[in-house]
Amino acid sequence: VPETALSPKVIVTAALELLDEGGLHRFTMRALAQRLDTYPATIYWHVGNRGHVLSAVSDRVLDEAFATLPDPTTTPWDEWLRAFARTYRKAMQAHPAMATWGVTHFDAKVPASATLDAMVGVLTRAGFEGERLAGAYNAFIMSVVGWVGVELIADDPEVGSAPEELEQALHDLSSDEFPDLVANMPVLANQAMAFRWRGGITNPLDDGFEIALTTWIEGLRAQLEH
Amino acid sequence: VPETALSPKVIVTAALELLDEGGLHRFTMRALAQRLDTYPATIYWHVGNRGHVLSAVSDRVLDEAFATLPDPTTTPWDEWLRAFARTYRKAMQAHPAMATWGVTHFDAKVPASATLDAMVGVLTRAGFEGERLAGAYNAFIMSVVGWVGVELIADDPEVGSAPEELEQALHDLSSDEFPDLVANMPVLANQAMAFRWRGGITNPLDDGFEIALTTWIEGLRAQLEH
DNA sequence: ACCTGAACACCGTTCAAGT
DNA sequence: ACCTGAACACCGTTCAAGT
Repeated sequence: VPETALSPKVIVTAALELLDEGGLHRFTMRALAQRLDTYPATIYWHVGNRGHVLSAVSDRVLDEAFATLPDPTTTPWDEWLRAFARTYRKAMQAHPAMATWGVTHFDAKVPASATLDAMVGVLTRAGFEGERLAGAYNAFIMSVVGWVGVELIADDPEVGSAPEELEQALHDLSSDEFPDLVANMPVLANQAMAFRWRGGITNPLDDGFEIALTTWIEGLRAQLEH
Repeated sequence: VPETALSPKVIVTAALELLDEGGLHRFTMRALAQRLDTYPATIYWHVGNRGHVLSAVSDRVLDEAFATLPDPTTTPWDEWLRAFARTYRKAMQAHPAMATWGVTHFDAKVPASATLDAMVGVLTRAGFEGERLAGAYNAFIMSVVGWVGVELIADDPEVGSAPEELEQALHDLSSDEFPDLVANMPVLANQAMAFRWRGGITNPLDDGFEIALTTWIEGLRAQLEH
């Protein structure tokens, strides 16, 4: 029995706990209500629908994570972008359900975020202007959000083959048909997209992320000097 | 009344039509059964569960799309990668539901794909080896799949604000609080992640995609000469 | 203003039974 | 082998009614 009235704040907190425990898949309004010792309708009264709750959780997680970002006006642009990307990934690793929510719903909200203002400022100071600025912004942030979203794909036993099966199938690949895959399988197995049998939650691609990050930064740098 | 027995093939065809018309959200086993003039249980008998159907649809779409790719052994690596990315995006634009399915379930299946073998081969010939090869592969394909997935986020009226509301909110942004956002709003509005009020299905980011593509390619090239 | 309890209109999936 | 019809165990969401 709750002592005080429910609030969006405590709802978001409970929702985040539920998401961390069971993932997006097990996050239901009924389970959330039960955890808060109320009824689904009560949650609807406070925060609208399921999408609004998830959106609010996402805001909370990102706001907290980005609070630690360095000063965008005094940090070199490449360093600031690296900090942004590592911070985003770390937050998503802590709350993987939010990674797939982000990659699937990040738009469509009022986004007066100081962090995005900072990113635009950083890119401006790096030398991007006008449409090339928008392009660089999208190239970077959509790559980061997308890459991390793919890395943290949830292990879904309902889809595809069992881990052992997939491992075996990779091992049995014909080197006539797939010569380059077979030649490089030691380094691809369980480490490369479409060849992993465990998702990034339990099998993080740390080295891969740093290579991707360098790819994005150096790719932007190359477009600075025209 | 169907004249011949049902087959996975006709199920996948009907599923793709259903997905193109209503998106992932309206793709239900019941609706699929109805379209095929049978019962849900019949579909289960032929192809397992909902995830398997979606996975099979994804395979079909990708196989058909990638059939047009140029010869990986005679095409310069950067050109082949560009062709791959543009082909993937075009296929996902034709079937947007598959973009968010891909970004959310691309792993976890037996992936003996000739196209991925080709990509590994192309990157090898470009000069990548061992772990740097796996890193470059992941950097590129996860960026492409992720970026396109974010671009093609479905317009979901259940989440966030209405388009007009969002547009108004962006217009009313305080230039004290968000100076760089306000200064660049003409070029960001409806064109940049988190500032769009229409998703990439009806509002494609064509220029942005080309900039992102150059970013990935040049970023990889920069890591070739060490 | 805030919460209760029940209901509505769906889902994915399974299963006994038919042919 | 393939299909039918019904059922099970859920969903998100709404609504009249309470306090």
